[in-house]
Amino acid sequence: MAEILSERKTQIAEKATLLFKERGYAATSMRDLAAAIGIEAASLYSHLRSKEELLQRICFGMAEAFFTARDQVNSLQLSAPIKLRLAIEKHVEVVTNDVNASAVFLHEWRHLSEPELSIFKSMRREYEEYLMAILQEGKATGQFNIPNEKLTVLTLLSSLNWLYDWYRPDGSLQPHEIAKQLADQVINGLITNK
Amino acid sequence: MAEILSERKTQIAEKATLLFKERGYAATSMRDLAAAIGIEAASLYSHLRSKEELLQRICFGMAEAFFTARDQVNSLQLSAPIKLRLAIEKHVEVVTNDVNASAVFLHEWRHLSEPELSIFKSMRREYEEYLMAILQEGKATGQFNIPNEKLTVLTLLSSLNWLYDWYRPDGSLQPHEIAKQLADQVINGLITNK
DNA sequence: TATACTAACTAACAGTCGTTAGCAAAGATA
DNA sequence: TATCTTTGCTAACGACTGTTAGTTAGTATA
Repeated sequence: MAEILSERKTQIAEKATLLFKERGYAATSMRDLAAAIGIEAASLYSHLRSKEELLQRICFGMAEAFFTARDQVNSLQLSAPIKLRLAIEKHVEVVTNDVNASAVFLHEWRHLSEPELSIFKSMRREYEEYLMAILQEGKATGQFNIPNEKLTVLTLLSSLNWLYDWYRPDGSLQPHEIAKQLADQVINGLITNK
Repeated sequence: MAEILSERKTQIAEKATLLFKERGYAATSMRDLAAAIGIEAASLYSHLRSKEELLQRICFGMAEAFFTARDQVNSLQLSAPIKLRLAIEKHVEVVTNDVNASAVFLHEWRHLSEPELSIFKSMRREYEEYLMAILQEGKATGQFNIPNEKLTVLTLLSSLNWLYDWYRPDGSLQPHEIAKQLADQVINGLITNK
């Protein structure tokens, strides 16, 4: 699926991700991007077909990473609490692995046009349902105390997603430690008897 | 502080808030806004000085609302757990009271220019510190079990802020019920002995 | 009735947008 | 050596941007 990119193509993709995160997709012009790299705007089109192609790569690249994480989690036979811990761990890994792309994935997807927009939205829903299923499983077995799993899954996802905003690769907390503390915080509020 | 707005001014402000939320500030043109109201773009300037003025009103209007909530909470002598519950309650009230403005407040503030941008950022920091102080108080008295209060305050805030994304005024959950369930979920994971 | 204010209009400004055409130099391949 | 591909350039396209100037009809005030 993922093709090998030339050095220049990689550089463009990374700079675009950074600028889209910092200024937003709509407020970043192709001239801004070109200047950040040190070439002319028109020269970008030797490497890509359109501005939106850049956004598509970022959004669907992240979606793919989240799906891979999900498949890894689902390939194992685990109890709901352990599975939730692993899901959090994997999710944190994906976000911290590229905070810039995570920010764009979270906030700029609405600038996709059809049919990509609809595809993207349904992928997001699918991922939500994967987490929801873990919560429901734990609820069914009596291991989780959840009055409203929709609310729980959404607050869980917001906590996980907001990571891009404050995680620093050179900070004191490693992704694994963040995942553990996040999981503790969520699960100790969920488990019936502790 | 808040001035009385004519009917037209109110209509412009509300439509702008909605469009800024749906399309983003940068991707919403003054012609879009004018068309949504049914007048010409130039006519907007009979009611406002610039496009950014609209964004400023939304961002600082919300900031003001959050500060009012904070002052109400801080005016009472309460234990940390009860104070946190009240802070959550008040925060949820502010967000649910205007989800469109909340969305713009959260995502579009970076399009403010200086000096408003710096002022805005410091106000956000101040509000974060208000919540942080509650958590630290509860930690100091041994009522809260918090390994890392920075992480806790940021996940709390993300859960609270993401509300704008899924709260529906005509939905089944009332703001008060949402606040209670959110608080239960957070606090039952925090209290040392329950 | 004369005056001033309000809120709309048309027309236009200078600048920016994404993108394309056409061209040139360099390197790889035959 | 001749040809093809890659990657950059300059110039320009039509559309769109926020905003201003100047005007007009209607309403409120003196």
